[in-house]
Amino acid sequence: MPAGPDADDAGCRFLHVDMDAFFASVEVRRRPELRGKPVLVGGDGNRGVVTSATYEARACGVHSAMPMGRAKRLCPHAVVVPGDMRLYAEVSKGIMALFRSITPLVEPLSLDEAFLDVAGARRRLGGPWEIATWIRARVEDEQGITCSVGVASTKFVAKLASTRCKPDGLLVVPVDGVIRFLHALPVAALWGVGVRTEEQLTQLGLRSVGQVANTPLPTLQRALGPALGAHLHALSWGKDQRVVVPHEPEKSIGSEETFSSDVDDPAVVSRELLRLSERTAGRLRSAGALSRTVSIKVRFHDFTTLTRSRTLRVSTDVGQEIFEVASQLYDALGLDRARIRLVGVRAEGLVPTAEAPVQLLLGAREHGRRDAEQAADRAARRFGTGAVRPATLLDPRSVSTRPARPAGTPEGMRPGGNGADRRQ
DNA sequence: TCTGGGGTCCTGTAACCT
DNA sequence: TCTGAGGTTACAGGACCC
Repeated sequence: MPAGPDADDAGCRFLHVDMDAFFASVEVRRRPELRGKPVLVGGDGNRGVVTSATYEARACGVHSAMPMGRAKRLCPHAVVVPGDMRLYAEVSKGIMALFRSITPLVEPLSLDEAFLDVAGARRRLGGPWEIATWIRARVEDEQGITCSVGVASTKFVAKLASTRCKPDGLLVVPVDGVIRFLHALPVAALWGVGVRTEEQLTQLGLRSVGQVANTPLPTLQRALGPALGAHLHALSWGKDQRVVVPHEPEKSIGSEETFSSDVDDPAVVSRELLRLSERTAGRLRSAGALSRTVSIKVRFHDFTTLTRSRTLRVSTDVGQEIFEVASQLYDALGLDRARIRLVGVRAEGLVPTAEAPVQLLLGAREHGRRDAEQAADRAARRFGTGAVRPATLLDPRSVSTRPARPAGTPEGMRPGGNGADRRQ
């Protein structure tokens, strides 16, 4: 597949730009002595996983989402670095701003990747190949990290192309080369095929995208369900009508936390639910959204997971209200000293605060919990996260001595912190 | 080997309404 | 009044993505 200036990029309006080993590359940039070494970013506790690894570490067989313990066994000389989401978000902001200087049609998928529709930029900046080359040079100059770019006539193929040319690569898939490119790939390359679906396809004897393409649609739909079957069949023929959507509103906001060891004390679980409810509500308020449905997640020691949800009569962004529902949902499970590994709280059915109907309650106080929590938000912005919080969440040992976390530092991500103060 | 945390989407079931 | 069909919504679980 040609990738040079002679690549046929006519009709290739979509770019998928993906940073190479993003978190790890940012850490190497911050600490140049790590260059050329295997670096793992992620929680170093007994239950941490790798969130990013340099290519030197990947050479040992390490990949992201791998348990940190296993990664360290595979790569004993690797340097382990805790994540710093605030820094990554900052770098990401700069990169997305660079993309938006090319076209307003930028759709970020996460901190480290985005789709761009460059059809409108051709006259000003040249063809897709030229734009992709320019982006790669600018990202390296400005941010000191490398990225890979896929160029194609659909979003899906552009994404596959960037994956195939990693790291530090550029790949153009011309319109008339799409089928040849796709059909040679393994089924797992298809968007929507994970471990389970790959197993199901293997049972049907389907290992390549070409084989999926040549399987009758009804056969795929019987095996995988109507939606997934149709989706994979379309993708296998390069059919993808999706356009670049610059801003998709969030549909849910939530928080979850794995305990450092399993918990069977209801009081500890309740305190955690309160903390997660407060955190979720704070994020709702800063997003300017109210939630109509509250859901909780409970994962037991054997990894079985339950979810429960309830739809409210009136949408909310108040931590205490979310906590009350979360507690009721948890109590209704009727658990008797079950060994719990993780709890989570999620706010779903989001509506913009400005568009939500106001429920007037007879006898409601003029200044309610919402006002109190908004005041706490203002205090947090001024004095740091955690400056004001429910008394239940205060660690008695730290009431007078523990300094508040600096504003903006994500919990569990502060340098040197291990979250032990709120864990079992 | 032993599995984080943030999400989205799909499916099946049940309840409810017309 | 009863019954069934069909649509909508709520809920639970699972798969997947980064």
